[in-house]
Amino acid sequence: MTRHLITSAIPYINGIKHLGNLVGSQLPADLYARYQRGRGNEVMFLCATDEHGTPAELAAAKAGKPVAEYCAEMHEVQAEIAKGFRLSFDHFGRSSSPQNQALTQHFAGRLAEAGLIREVTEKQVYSHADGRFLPDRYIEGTCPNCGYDKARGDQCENCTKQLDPTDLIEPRSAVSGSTDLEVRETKHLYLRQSAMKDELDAWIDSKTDWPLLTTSIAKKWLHDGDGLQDRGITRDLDWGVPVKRGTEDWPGMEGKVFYVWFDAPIEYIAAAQEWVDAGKGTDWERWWRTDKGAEDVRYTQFMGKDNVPFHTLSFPATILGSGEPWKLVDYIKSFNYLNYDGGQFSTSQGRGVFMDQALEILPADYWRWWLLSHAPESSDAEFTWENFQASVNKDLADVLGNFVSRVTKFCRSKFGEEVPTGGSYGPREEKLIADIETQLRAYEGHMEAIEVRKSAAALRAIWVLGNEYLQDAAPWSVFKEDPDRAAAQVRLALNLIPLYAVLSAPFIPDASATLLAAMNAEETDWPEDAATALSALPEGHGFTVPDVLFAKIADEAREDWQSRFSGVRT
RNA sequence: GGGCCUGUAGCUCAAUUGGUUAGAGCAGAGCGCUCAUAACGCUUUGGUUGGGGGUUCGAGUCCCUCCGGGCCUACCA
Repeated sequence: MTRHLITSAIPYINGIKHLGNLVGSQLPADLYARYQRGRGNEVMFLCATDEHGTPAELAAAKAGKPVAEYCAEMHEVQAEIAKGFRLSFDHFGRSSSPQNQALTQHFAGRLAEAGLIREVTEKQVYSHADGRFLPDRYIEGTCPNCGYDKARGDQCENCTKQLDPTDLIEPRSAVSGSTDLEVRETKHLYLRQSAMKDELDAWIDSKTDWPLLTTSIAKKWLHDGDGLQDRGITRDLDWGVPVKRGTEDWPGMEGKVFYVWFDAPIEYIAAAQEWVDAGKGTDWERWWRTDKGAEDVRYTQFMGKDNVPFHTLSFPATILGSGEPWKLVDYIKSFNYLNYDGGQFSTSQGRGVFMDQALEILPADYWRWWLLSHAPESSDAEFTWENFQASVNKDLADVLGNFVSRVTKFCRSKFGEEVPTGGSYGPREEKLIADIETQLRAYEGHMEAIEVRKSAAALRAIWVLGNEYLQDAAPWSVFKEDPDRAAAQVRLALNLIPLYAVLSAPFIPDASATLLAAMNAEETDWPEDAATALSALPEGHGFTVPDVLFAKIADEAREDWQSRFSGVRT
């Protein structure tokens, strides 16, 4: 039995995430976690909210709440929505937890001892009216290059020129609009990633089976220009992990916090501690410390492509630089973006379908199936309502749902609500069993490789086998001449249902549970082989005809949603 | 500007990494079935693989060039 540590990129606390965020990390991570659990492997699936940083402070201020209170509330909101999508986290933590605070400070202390931290004095823009330092992009002004009057301090969105805040003409705070700004000197800590460049480079080189998207982004950062640059890991903010060197104060760093991208990945580890402290387990180190049982753990991370540099470089630099035996990631699965009807999903602009809205419209399984079967693996993908309606109706309602209906209802009308007795299998039945066996192995292969789209296609192909068999066997005709033979055919077809339920559970867990309950299935383990699995329901076994598994999406409903979600969320 | 990814049937995607005649699903057409959520099955029409040039016995795959789409570019996270 393999032990699988699985983490999803932690969603930022600032608001409810859209479907693009979901499909880029949490949902495929959940698919993989459910699959590995299904295979009987031990799984630790962790996620959390990423709570620090300037946007959280500003969102809280806008909501008129203290930032800690805002984050606590939003964490609960996100946790509830995650449950709604059946995201099966073993723990859904918070990067603001005391565990993460201590662990982040610990790592900083270890890195300092290893000589991998240096202090840098730099100039930052301070806003008197806001009472805070402003990140470059929170400063607006007129672009010196093109004259655009809403250029940001990091880049002009109009002419795309890279800028420094001091380049701006008539700079003002993007938060308050105040022009009472001042350039001040401030001291920050930098992680000396450049000193670890060769080590990281060799490590990335060794990962020949990683997605091209993952390694090409890592390579770009390693070799672009002067190579991997040191990264500032502290900020002049109030909300965050206070800068400390282990448990000691850090002279000169008073009032500063660690940069969110330093503490956020560390939360992956802290979440396991939170898991223990929440009473869900007793030993987190066997997942994270290679000297305490984690050397045989396989660690897989899921994320959108924007997160790749931090997971391939900064976080490994933190882990390796500590000199301690922490578990390093084995496989990084990264995703492209999901677009919405011709444009981008956008949290800040409120464009697209958000997780809470999606669940108000349809059950989680509909979304899970469409999103996973269209996961943006090789390139950006696009959500359209037409495609969503067509895919869901065809795959879930027609191919799977209708199969269950036709089998159970036919059985009920001819044999009653129990698995019919008598008859025996012939060549046609043996062929079906062999075909299922072949397709099952293909499905497993794609799931092991985390080929999400291919896995969905393979699963669908297994569903189709049931319809092909029924059409070919035609028990409704056979019944008239040879009821025993029809009984055997129906018995086999009925046995496909619990098998489908088990195999489909990673994609559509609710429908899977419904099917198992309707069939009174006791055997819910992953099938060892098709023949055994397809004899799980014995002759005379009672079942009930389930309600329509997936109602179809009508054209009127689709048109209604199409117009309802055409604007921006207010 | 630089780097990376991408362009294959009307639509969404494959193609064992250079190897027979480029394959699936959806949509379309025809036939069959009547158990079923007007569902299912079979057959079938669609492609000069964005354009052009090159390497090779052989190119969707490698090289050059042009065109389109996207992402990243280190202080948003």
